[in-house]
Amino acid sequence: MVSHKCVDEFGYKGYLLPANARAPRSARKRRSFEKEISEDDHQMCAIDLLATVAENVLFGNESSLMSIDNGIESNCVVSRISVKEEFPVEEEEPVKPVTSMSPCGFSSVINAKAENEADGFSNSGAGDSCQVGSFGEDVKPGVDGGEVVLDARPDVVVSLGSSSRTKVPPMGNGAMDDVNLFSRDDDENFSGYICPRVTKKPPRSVPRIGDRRIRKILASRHWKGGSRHSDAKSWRNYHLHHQRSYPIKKRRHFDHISDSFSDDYRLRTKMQRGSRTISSMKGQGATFVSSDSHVRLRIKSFRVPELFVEIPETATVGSLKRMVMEAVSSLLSDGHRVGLMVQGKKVRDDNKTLHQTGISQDNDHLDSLDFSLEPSSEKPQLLSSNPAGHVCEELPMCHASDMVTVFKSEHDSALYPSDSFGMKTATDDSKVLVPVGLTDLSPRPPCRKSKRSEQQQQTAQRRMRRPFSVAEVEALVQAVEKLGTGRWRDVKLRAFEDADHRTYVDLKDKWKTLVHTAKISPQQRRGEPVPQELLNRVLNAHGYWLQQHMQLLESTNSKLQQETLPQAEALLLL
DNA sequence: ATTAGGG
DNA sequence: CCCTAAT
Repeated sequence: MVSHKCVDEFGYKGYLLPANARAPRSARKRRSFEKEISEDDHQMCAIDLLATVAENVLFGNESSLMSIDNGIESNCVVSRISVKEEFPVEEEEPVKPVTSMSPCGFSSVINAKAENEADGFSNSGAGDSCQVGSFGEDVKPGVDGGEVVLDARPDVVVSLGSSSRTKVPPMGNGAMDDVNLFSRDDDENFSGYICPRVTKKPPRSVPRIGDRRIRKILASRHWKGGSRHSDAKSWRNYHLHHQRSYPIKKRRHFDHISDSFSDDYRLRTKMQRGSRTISSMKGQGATFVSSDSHVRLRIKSFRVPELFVEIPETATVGSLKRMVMEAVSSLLSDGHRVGLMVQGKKVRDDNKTLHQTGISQDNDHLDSLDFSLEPSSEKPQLLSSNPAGHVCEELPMCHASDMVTVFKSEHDSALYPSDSFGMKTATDDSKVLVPVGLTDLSPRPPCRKSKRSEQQQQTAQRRMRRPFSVAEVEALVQAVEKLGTGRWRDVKLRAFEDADHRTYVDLKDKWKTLVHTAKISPQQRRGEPVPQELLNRVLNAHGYWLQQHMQLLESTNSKLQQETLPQAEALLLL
């Protein structure tokens, strides 16, 4: 039964009972208030995973802008590799005048990766071409200068089945059923970089991922779950978690989602004195004057976040590899753009030449550049009320000259709750396996029936977490004060009309947690603190409306009795 | 489609 | 947040 306590504790001043106020649904068993999402402060120990975004395609086709000096096979996806960017000295077609780093540099590389994923990843039946375990070590010690570390933060957990009873099918049959891949970076940890869709996307042929129609199908409890989940639903879980963990996972068929990949990747690089070409641009006009001097950059490695792998002993090595592969390939898939910082300043103008930007072989003090991978789809924005949010711009970037700083900034960032990330050496981080080429064994539904729905299931994902701001809470409280609880649709219309990402269910849920928050001690609260004043109003309103509902219930009850009693008497008389 | 509540 | 039951 509903407790009357609150009624006694709070006054009703200022509240008006709308004529249409509804009585609470029959007294459902009311459990203790929802437990605040309690995510441990999972640590995010990044592991150095040498990523081979290799692919000839990626690193330059004919012109081969970059060369992978690790001798990586093209079909390798992950492995510590070193990529060296070199500008041909006397090649045919000097790769266009190199005017901008982003367009013809890493950016294209990374994006190209997605385009060739099919070829590069699934085509690698000869997975052995990619050696595992080479990461962590400098492949080419001799090469000094530019080193770039791609550092991805998402804390991913790969869980392959688990329970002892689960029997993992022999590898090679593609029946990877018991797989879980989820992110430990659940809930709280995404807070800083939520990126609600700002601009409406053009009509899409497929329901957007945020669509409840799709999400509905998905299980929920597994998001936070760990290895304990296994068995039959594992396949689905895998995909769920997978999607969750990697919002950037390629969604070629389903358009992008507003979710941004909150975790950025970083690139550390060092400028290297380049070789001067024999004015290959000669005669092409003054425009290219600055292009005859080349800058060499070398991507030493890509850092990938730690991958936790939990897998039953009975699972096959192949299945394990596959999982890691999936995770990594997703990371590298797409949805990112490259950011560039020169001497601490972000370079936004893609049309500037390197020289104009200060990236010059003659610039001695410019010994480092900062690259970052950022969500490319949208301008991040914290709230609808903060249209000008430029979270992206604030993404911490790594600086080649100061690893400590790098780690520190990461450490300090709310984005990275981990307290140990980055402190590990590359070698330490390398404990995670490096998958071999992706064969045709990617996890599949036990039986494919309705391709369509299944496709949707695969791409559907949990909505990103979007903590309510104080302003939003304020609006919510005000609306509830006015409208009461139980009229969430009205609340939505009244106070969150323009906040597409706030459904009335969200508001209802938020109110629920607000009430809970208000009842617990400040020490137990988490997240952005809500002003006590607001919480007081929450309790007040909650108490008031609860009381109203109670009264309404009683009145209806008495009415019922008045109607029922006579009938009962009449029945007795018969 | 909404609402209430449990997970 | 998600999901379901009940409206």
